[in-house]
Amino acid sequence: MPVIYDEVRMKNIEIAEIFYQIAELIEMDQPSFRSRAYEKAARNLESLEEDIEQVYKIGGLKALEDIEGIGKSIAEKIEEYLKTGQVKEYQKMLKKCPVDLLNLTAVEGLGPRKIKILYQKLNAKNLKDLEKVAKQGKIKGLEGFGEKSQQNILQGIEFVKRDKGRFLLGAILPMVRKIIDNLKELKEVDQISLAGSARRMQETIGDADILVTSDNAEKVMDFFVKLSGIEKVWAKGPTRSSVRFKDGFDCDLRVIKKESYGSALQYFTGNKYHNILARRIAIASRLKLNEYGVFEGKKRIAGETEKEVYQALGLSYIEPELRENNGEIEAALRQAQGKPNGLPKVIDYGEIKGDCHVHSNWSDGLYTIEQMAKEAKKTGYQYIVITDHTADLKIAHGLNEERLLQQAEKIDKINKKFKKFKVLKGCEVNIRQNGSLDIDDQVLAKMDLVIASVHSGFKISQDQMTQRVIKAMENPHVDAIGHPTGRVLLKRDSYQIDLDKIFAAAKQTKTALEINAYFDRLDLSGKEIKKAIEAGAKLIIGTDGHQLKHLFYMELGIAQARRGWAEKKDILNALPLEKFLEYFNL
DNA sequence: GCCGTTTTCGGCCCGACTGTTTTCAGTCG
Repeated sequence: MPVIYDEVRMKNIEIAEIFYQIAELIEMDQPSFRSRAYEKAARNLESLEEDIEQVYKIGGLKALEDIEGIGKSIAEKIEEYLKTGQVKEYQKMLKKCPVDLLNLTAVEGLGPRKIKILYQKLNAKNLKDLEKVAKQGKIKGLEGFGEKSQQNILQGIEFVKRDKGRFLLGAILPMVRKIIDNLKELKEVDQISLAGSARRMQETIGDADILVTSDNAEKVMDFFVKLSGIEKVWAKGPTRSSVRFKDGFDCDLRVIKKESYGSALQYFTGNKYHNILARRIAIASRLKLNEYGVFEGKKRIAGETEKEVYQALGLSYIEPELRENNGEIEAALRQAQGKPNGLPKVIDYGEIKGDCHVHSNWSDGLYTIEQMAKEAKKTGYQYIVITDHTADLKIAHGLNEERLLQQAEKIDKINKKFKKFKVLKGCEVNIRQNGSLDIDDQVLAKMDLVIASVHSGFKISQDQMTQRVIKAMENPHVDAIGHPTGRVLLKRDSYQIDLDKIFAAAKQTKTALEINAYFDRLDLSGKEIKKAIEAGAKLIIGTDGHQLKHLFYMELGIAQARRGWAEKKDILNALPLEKFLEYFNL
């Protein structure tokens, strides 16, 4: 999992990490439900919105115990960590088996039991030790290990060292779709679908899952493991095969029977916690849910489609992007029972009418305004907003007032060439440290849409950053805030900013917040989008496209909006041109 | 270790694959 550290909730992450490790350490000795309890507590701490330190400060031990999955014993360990910076019992366990669990468990095929044996017999404490004993041939011959295990460990170490195991959705999706197209050519493949985190359109994914129905699984698997670009076949069987591609990502293929397609798709789409909850609901109704169907005793009562699976559990259908155990099951239950507060009718992939954030070669884009506009029109949009960088962003050839006005004239000319399509005048101004903008108000007033973004001075306090952005929002010419948290996936964390205050200011100043669809930004995140909407803010989706093919990142932005439970009404550029202009008083 | 419309004890999601065994433990998703 990509741990995107959040300094405000740093203690939550630190303590969660310790609990995850305690869970592994317990498993080393004696697999038991005790370890699951720690795992669950860790998970809940990670996803807890509040800062655990604050929770404790305000409510003490009692408040800790009110958190789901945290009882007396675990609450005391949290208290101990907050007071002393360590957990004695964890230190004691670690002393007994002082290994680098984090990196060792990252090696494919190594779990707590095997790690323990490797430590006890060969004193392998970390990847370096492990690599050494594997190369010396000391692993084969250990109880439970053979030649194959030793080879796999060596290979696993290489993979761990090469990448940290996460990939950007925008980078993987095209490749997985190609794999699916390849498989479709096989006549033995009947139905086929993407599953897993890629189907949920998670921002980053660890591997790709594909699901197929076929009467000839063997043939499908034979074909799959021989696809070009495969570097390693992890496993090959009649129902599941797993491979690694040279680009470094793993792909799993599952073959199931037609009657189980829906339940398998549901199962393999996840996420894990959504599924656990779904299974609990099944159990409560005296049913059993697994990848083969929904069963009443031995009788299958659903399984062919996902819809009927959810229906059999008494739930409305839940879109894959929503399956995060983030309240969607409860909402689906209410909806199925005709109660209020059901599932949102999330925005559809075809409902965006224009791209709100596009660069041209006037600043750091690769193509002319006209080229970008033509491509956008081809994809079916009614408009785009050209939002080139402005003065302060020298590295991107930012436009000053004079050049912006020249560009506006140019856009007027270009618009005469288009029918049923409009290029709107905009810019992406920089929010300076003090909250002022790098373009004069008189010129901003002539723009159709002004996006204000933070592009420098990230390392200021949360208060300063929040005030800085709010000041920009209070400028009557600013229509939207670009990539509001500034994060770059797998590279850079968000800057410190109080989003609750930003969301409130967005509502008050009628400033839209951007869902930046660029594949390594996807900023805001799904969770943040949900909160923004709840706070009454409006959103726009922009690709931040710097070249033609970037315009297709819109799909990722829409996915992000869906993950944030956004409906069409929440997204301003789902409005047709006329209504969009009306909204911004143009 | 946690939890409670099965409520203070007994259950906690569950099946496939690998590598090692010779009936299964460990790992993964």
